[in-house]
Amino acid sequence: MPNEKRPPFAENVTADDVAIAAGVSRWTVNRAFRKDASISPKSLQKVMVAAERLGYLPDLRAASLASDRSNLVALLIDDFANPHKLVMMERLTRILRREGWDILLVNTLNRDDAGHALLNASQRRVDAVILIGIQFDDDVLETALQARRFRKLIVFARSSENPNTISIAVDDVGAMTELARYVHRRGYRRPLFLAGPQSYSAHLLRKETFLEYWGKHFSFRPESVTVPAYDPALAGTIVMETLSHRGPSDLPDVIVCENDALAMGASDVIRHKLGLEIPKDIAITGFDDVPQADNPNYRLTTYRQPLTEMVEYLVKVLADPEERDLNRLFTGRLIPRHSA
Amino acid sequence: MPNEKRPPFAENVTADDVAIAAGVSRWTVNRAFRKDASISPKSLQKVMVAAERLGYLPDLRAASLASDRSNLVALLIDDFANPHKLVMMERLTRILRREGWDILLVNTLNRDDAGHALLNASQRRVDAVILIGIQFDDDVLETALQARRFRKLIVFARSSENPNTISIAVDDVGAMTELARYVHRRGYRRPLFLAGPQSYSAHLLRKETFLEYWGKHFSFRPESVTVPAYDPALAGTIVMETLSHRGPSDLPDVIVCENDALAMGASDVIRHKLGLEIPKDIAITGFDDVPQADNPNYRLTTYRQPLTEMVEYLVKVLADPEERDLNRLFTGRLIPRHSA
DNA sequence: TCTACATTTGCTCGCGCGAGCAAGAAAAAT
DNA sequence: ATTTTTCTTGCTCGCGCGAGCAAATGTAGA
Repeated sequence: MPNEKRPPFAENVTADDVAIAAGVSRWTVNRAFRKDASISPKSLQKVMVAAERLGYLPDLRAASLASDRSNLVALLIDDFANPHKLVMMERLTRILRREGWDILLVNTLNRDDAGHALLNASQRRVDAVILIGIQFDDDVLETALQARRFRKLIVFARSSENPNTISIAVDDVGAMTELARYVHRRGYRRPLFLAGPQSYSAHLLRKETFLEYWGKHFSFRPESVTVPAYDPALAGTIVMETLSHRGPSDLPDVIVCENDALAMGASDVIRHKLGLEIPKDIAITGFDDVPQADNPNYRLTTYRQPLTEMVEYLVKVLADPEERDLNRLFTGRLIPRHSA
Repeated sequence: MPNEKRPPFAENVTADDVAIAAGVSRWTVNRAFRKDASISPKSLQKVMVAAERLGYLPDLRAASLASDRSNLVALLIDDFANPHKLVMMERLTRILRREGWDILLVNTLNRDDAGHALLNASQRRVDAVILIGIQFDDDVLETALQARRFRKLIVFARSSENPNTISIAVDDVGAMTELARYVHRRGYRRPLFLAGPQSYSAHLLRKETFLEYWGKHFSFRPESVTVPAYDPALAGTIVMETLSHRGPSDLPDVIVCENDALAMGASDVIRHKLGLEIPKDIAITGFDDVPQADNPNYRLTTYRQPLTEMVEYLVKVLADPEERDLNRLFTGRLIPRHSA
């Protein structure tokens, strides 16, 4: 072998180059980089030394093309105003990467765009699509499933009744029942439910659970208000519109919110615009336990989803070759803080 | 042509299938999906009709492999505690997608992991890598550039003096000078600078600019404190440690923060733990203008980076074939609010 | 109508790797 | 030592597409 001195990390080093340098065949080189392949320790060593020296790394596009597994998942997200998304992304990216999955991030602009986003992802032949968002109603899921170029469609952090999707979510009924019971026991009697956009039926789960609980125990259905986006500022505006013209006796004594984003928006206007005190004048509960919920401005009583556990389950789902029912609901934990 | 009735969106429809259905060659089919290719309107029409019927979409892995352009960029992010990241991601994902770029999202866990993350991305043969984070010091950039399997290394929202990277950032010196002048003119005289982790020299720019401005006008160098992460809670802790044992006359009259995340953390402890009023007792300024800066709890005087403009420039950089100096600094806008 | 030129189409070859098989080497059993 | 079994290696072929050229088709001018 001549004492060739090529620069380290030259452009476009291919398995053939490494094969020549290591004195083995091209296939042995590729095998060295696959953990399932059978290769002798000696060849592995030789290949790795040569690869290191030449700066070789397998081309995952080619590997994917040849094997029809991309180790890529698409992450479709549509709601960047909700701080909870940042938490979910952090958890997902960290754990999926640890397990060898790469993530294609797609910002789904709006409901009509969801289909395009899906097709977009399918052109990269992703192995799975993870949906985190609010605009993925049944129609969207249906078109998504028709363009089946990916094996799995996972709806994360939302329950879905579509039989062809895998839903990994918190048990909304259980969670909201726990919250309702908490609010009940703390002595609140005039609740207002603040709901998010109700684009499909699963979104109604928290609201319905709460209203039914209350109906059962007090034989009246509490008032509820809908915010057309999970946007704190917008939630504030809506709450303001709803409450600003009421006398003190007409005000709710607790606002139960579908999530923390809404709760924080409500909290802001209650304190700063209506000049009321939380929880003395009006109490507030949220859902998700975003980092800001613990902030001294909010001290939000909320419900924490077991995100890590859910993502750990997600990676199992991704690895699962079988076609069976993989839906799963998780139980989280009520986090009592100052706001209620 | 037989009246074959295959199900729409069958699995693995390839260009050959469409070619047969449309009565053209395989290459004409692929050409129909490339906007630069020359193809007659008639064939285009035929191909598109057949493709639509069969549910065909080109395989971007194969296209990438054959053309050596992936239309993929890797987005390396390391700091999910800062809400500004969410804003940047929203802007980047939206605009890049509009321009036909897909995004590989990589969570860079820590400084040592940055190299791995880079190699990870390079295995997908991304066309460019965008770095948004704090842990990308010169060493990391250097190793990144050695493993040059991507054409461009873009440091976004941070200036970088590395000659081989493209830096798209706000003009920190100009911005901080404007902020310093504002603080100066508003009559504050005992500033404290709250800095983030100083992993490499560009991070010192805002701090140094402020301290020098003050030194020039008042011939003393203001006090400064360092927070080891851009984490609001941690910033609060550090501010608390620094100020809690001081008498009123020893307190700063303004805290100038390197960014909003730090400013919000500082604001929280000043109001809720020290029981002081903002801006009466202590004023605060931030940097970035995150959505929460406008929140009634903060009303933060801050500096808004022209993010959209910066991302629009980024897409131009991505499309630019030339090898020339593409670094650019942008000028933002001071947003005066209540906090200072 | 014929030539000159532009546009469109088809084709060969290769991008870098993996599946799966056959040949070869090594280990275990007889 | 010989046979059997197991492990390792090399190989053919194909994944789906694009570069770039050659052939075919179309268009304009004389």
